Amino acid sequence: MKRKNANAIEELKETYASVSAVIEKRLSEFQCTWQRGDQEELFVELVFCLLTPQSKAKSCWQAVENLRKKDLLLKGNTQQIMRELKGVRFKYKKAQYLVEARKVFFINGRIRTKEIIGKFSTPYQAREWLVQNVKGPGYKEASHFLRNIGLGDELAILDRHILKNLSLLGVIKEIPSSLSKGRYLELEKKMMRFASRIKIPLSHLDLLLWYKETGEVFK
DNA sequence: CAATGCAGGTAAACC
DNA sequence: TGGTTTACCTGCATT
Repeated sequence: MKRKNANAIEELKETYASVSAVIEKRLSEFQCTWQRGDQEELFVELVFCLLTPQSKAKSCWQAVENLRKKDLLLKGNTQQIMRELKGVRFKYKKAQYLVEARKVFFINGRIRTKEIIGKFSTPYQAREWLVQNVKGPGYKEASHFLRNIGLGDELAILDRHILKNLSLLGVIKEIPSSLSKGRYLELEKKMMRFASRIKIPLSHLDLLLWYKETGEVFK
């Protein structure tokens, strides 16, 4: 390992020492979402992840809160939903994804998010199912969703900031121009091995790098 | 005030 | 068949 990377890693560990408690707290909140098992709350997290691509996370969470207040998460058409997606990019498409996603999680007229996600024996299977069966999330957002409901300890969320930092840390040679399934899984393994080597859990590393980028620990 | 940068990518079209 | 390119589309901060 090259020295300039070694320095970057030392700095990262110092930052980790100062925010690990905050990270633990946030991750335990994610765990609670799954354990409490509120069907609608789990769906809310999926909606948030459907909205986030190329958009500001804060705007997306605000949009989710607006939808919840107006009771438009489980009912309402794309036009009604779109009106609540202020500041969310590609809002028409995403409103459609939301309406489509409902159908997938309804059994006999009730949302069964927990049963559907819970029937998989590994988070990898759950992620694969999400990518194949829900229009909207790819591997990145499916991982994001599973992490946010407390099932993402073994999943990497490879967004532009994480990839940039993995490149900076020498974990990957360059930021790929596109992420096929094979490449995503390959880079996920690399991030996992790196996390193991520097003795920071994968899920902690994700939030740590986000803290480094934004100065806070959000979602 | 115009131009530019930037927000946690993905589905579909295209070779 | 699989990799790459394009469409999706907006608002706010900065220069």
